[in-house]
Amino acid sequence: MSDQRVPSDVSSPSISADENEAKIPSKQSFFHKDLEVKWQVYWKEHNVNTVDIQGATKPFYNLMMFPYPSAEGLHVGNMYAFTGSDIYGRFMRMQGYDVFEPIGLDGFGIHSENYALKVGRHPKEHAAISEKHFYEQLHSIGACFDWTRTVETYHPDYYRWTQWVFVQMFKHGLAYRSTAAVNWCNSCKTVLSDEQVLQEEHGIPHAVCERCGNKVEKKSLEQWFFKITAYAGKLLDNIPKLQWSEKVKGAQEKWIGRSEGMTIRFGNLEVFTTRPDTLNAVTFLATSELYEEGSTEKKGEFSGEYAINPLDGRKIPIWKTNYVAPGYGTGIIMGVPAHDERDMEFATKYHIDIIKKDPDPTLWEKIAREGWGKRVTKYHLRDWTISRQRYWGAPIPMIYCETCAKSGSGEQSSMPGWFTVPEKDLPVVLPDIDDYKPRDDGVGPLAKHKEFYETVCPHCGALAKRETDVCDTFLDSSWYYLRYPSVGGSMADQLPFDPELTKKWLPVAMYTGGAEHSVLHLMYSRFVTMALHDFGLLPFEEPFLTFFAHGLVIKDGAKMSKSKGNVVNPDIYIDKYGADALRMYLMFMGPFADGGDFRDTGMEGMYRFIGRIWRLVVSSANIYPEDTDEKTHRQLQMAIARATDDLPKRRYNTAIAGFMEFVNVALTSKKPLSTSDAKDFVTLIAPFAPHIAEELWTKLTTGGETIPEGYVSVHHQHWPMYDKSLLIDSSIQFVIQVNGKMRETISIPKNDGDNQQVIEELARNNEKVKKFLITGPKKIIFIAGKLINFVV
RNA sequence: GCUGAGGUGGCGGAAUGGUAUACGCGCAAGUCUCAAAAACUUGUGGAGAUAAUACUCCGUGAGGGUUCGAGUCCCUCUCUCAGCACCA
Repeated sequence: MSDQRVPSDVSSPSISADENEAKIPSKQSFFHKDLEVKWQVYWKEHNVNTVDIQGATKPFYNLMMFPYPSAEGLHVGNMYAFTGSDIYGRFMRMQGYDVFEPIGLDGFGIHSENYALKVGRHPKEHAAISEKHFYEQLHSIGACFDWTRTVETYHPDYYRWTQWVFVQMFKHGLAYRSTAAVNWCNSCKTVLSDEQVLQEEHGIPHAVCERCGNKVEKKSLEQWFFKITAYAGKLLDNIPKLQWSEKVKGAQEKWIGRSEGMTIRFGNLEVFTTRPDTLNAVTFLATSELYEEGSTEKKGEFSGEYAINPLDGRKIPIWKTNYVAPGYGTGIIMGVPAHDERDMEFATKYHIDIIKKDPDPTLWEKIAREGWGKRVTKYHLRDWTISRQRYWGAPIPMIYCETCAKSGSGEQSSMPGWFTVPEKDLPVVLPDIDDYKPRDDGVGPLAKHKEFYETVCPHCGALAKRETDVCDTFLDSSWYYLRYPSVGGSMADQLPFDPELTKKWLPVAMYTGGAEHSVLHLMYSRFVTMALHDFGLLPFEEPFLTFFAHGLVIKDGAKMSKSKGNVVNPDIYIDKYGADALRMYLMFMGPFADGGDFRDTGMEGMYRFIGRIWRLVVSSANIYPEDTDEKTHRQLQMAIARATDDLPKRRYNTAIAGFMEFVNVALTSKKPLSTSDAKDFVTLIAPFAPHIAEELWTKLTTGGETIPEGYVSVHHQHWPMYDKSLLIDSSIQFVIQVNGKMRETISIPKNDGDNQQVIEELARNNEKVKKFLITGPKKIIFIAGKLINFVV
């Protein structure tokens, strides 16, 4: 490829097939694998993607949700997400920002453990294998990750600080123990949080485990909880300040679920209602004694007792029902058939009175004044169950001392006997054990290991017992973004996050991830950040200023699933077509926010396009740098303008379409690209196709086969500027409409675009238009530079 | 049921209220070749009509409306996808 000649006609292949085949071991005129290996090694060795974490002047923290290794490797959906995030980071870097784009693995927790159990490996062994494979894959897509600062949640130097977070929560009264009816998955043999229980099947509520799909039962167990409900109001009130999509914000609002209402006493029973204004139409009270989850039919029985309506002294029958949810409000409601469909359905079925009276808004005030009830704010949000009766997680760093419990002493007065593990003793290391499989007796595997749980009380020195449950994975991932900037720093061993670096880099400027985490990870992270802020440990309340939810990749119109056998393994495509082609194709499928449909034929098309880019630029390298083609140059300006506009909005698909239009025009031109145009174009595609862009950049800037000392990567170039004046052609296609219908376009000089007289004259005399203007126009609409519309 | 996003060629998808279907895939014909593949070139919404790539009409889920002009704005309906659901 070193002795390039000027092709007499660029539109025909510039390299003959024979020459091509003799030199290149692939059907493409370059070998993508060689390029990828070459540049990935170069970038790593020359720290091209490592940011100066201390000295950066324009920090930009670009983060993609880290993956959890719950399978053999990453699937194409992960690649999609990482590529979309990476293009944004690269674009911001080319805008002059110091972009920090870290990566890690959320390898602790049920997801990974279940997979390890399934394939019959010890979770720890599986973690080592998956770490290697996942990181290889993450390298292979050529993202600009800073590989000097990774986080793996299962390494003691990370989970030490996860435990530290737990300790802070306890010290500030936000962690407590409670016996509660919790969600229990009998297949995973553990407790699940409300957020990890899915409601499945059309219309029929059916509680199933998020991970294994097994039916979830209610079980009474003593658990550790985080008091996230203490932050319900703040979590809700901050939502309008977030630059997140309405969809995700709406999901959180709904999940927190604030309702303003009143509790009203009917004798010794108390109800909760959001409609105290309908107190005048109450005809029965309904309790939750017969509650059945998932029942579609309303059932109940009369208790034989009555209550008195404080408003009018009427006797109100009390019914036991199956449709009132316990655990929300007071578990008792006032039945108002006239104003509530469900109450109406129930009242009709059991022939209960129906009083039709208009709601009376003054009742809010009256009820409070008379002392019948009081205003309350309720939230749907429940406290976060942290305990997991499993092996593969961070041990909860708590110690229970029987001696102290008896004497009533404890770190928190409300919880005698309980003490946090002293910070100097962290981490509580997860021991290597063989009987790591989950048990069905409500305790975790660690509860069978004396050598683990036997310890001494930090308070009185007596023999004490460690907590043997481990933390929910979502605790691991609720603070990881705080850790990245500090990894490998001088304070990494002393603090979870360096205050100076935290101030410099956080909150995260751009967070990208799946919308499925709307109420899970994103809510927990906000809560933990808020709590740490209130403990005086963070200068901000919200962890992610901007969150962008990417779409889902489907395959040939159907959701990818193992049972259908249509899961796309990205490795095969990277091997066959190259990382650049895969990146470009994934981004071309549709808007990044919407996801796309993966098709092999589309992949082929992108592979061809990469080849066209190569031919175009290589045939132009270092020849006639002054030579250019007006039309091509103009098309390039349009492509730059479009991409500059599309990238911040993540409309990568249309940006790529612009590149294609440019290449199409450039390849039909008789002249090669000028060197400066070629450089602009290569810079433009660099965020999308980093390897080939770098290779082409060396050809354009050094001309040689070796990379010279002091070489500046294409990825450190500034995003190209464009000439606005060239976006408009010297002539414009002016549209002539009759009654709003397009009848003709005429080409006129740009300068005449706003001259109505000239255009009207041309239009009236146009043969095609004339015949529609037999009756003179009643009205003429003229839009300068665009169109003229005759209304007849 | 509630909330949110949608419905555009054979397919994925483009269109600040102003030329609907950019770009890509697929398909067809052609160039090259002994041949094939690859690559390249041209064509490609539907119906009608024609010697003609002249021309006419219809077309963005359905029906109304606003407007000189609607895929885009408003109303009614319908279907799809995602999330949430006896939360009183």
